[in-house]
Amino acid sequence: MPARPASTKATHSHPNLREALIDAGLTLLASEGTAGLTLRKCAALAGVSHAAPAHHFAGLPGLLTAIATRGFRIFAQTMLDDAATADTPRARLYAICTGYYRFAFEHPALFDLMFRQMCAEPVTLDDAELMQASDAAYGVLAQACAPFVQDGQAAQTIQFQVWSLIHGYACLALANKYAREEFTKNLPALLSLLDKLDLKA
Amino acid sequence: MPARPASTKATHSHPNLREALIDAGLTLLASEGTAGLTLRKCAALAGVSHAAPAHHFAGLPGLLTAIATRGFRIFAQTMLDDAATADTPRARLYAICTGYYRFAFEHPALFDLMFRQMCAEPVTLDDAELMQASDAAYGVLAQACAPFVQDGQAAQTIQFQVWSLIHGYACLALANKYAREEFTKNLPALLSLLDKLDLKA
DNA sequence: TGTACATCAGTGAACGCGCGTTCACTGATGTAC
DNA sequence: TGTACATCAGTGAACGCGCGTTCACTGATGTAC
Repeated sequence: MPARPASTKATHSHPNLREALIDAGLTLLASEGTAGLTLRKCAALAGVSHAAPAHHFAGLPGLLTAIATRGFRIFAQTMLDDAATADTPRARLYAICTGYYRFAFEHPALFDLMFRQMCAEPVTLDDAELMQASDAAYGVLAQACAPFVQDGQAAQTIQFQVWSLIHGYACLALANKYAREEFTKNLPALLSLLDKLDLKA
Repeated sequence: MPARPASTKATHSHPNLREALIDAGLTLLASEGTAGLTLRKCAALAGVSHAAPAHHFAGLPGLLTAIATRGFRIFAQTMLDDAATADTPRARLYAICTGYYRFAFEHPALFDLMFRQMCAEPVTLDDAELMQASDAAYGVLAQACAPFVQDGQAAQTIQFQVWSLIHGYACLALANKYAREEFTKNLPALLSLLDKLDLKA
């Protein structure tokens, strides 16, 4: 029994406008970059009036926060996907880093939004959902580092070494937009530094 | 013979307005962040009308390019300053990285501007002066890496490993603005990864 | 030494733009009876 | 099964804002004669 006959004229209420606005935001980020992401454009792309988003988000920061949250979930999944077939701790660490880079490469503006609460902070930093999604993504990386933590060594040290290495490479690749292919090609050379990490005995 | 008596009423022309506008831009970046940097505010801070910058820069991108260029010069000098007293190749490499981090920490919004030609590109990428200043800064880092390049190994590999490591750490520190002190404290732990690089025989 | 003139950096008023936000409204939906 | 009503997501017009840019202007400077 179809709950809503297809012939019925479009309902006034939008089905799940909140998610549709986030989708629109992701599309805008991909097509126009960070500067092209505004409440009005998201509303237009979702097919609603420009005042509609106010009913779902606390202004632009609220929308950006929701988009960043979604971004971190995609990010974690991208790393997990690449690591799915890895059968050794070292292969897994490589795969996680490859996924990290791949995400940045495939979603440059989203990556930028997620990590540039830097100076300007358009995103609500203490949002619970955002923190949870961000922590989960970090957990994926941390877990891949675990087998390389030596007895008596702080786990955070290796996590930050690996994280900084791949994050920096991704940032530099995005900053040099005309040399990105070169960066992609040289990713294995970069990661060869990880060969110097010893597996825990 | 003083060319311009001090008692003379202020001249119509501003002495070196171009540099004054760049100075104003640096001040604005430091006080208000990237979003606070506009032509109008720079002009106001330099004490001229908001239409004045048009005589010195090709619009906002031109001003941003000039500011980024100045930024890369300060950046290179910061690294050189920290490395001045290093007396071994390894100490020098550490010092260059420390200077790299220190610059990012002391000029977060400027660092952001310099490296985020990323997705949005407010800066003129092919400006000759900018390229020269940027290349010079990279040269400082590359030179510090040189003693660690093994025979038959591409110099670029180690350069990118070191560059990515410290750049990523700096970016992450800036992105987590409420944990920056923690990042600063843990910088030596991060750099301990460089101990695994062997000096060229 | 003086006069006329060209140059050009800086002025200030005005323009159009897209932005986020506000607000009275409308109309579809769900619920109480 | 019907009717009345409350709710509330989305509307669309209007607002003020700061932005970059344009443009006729002004007035100090330097130069030609």
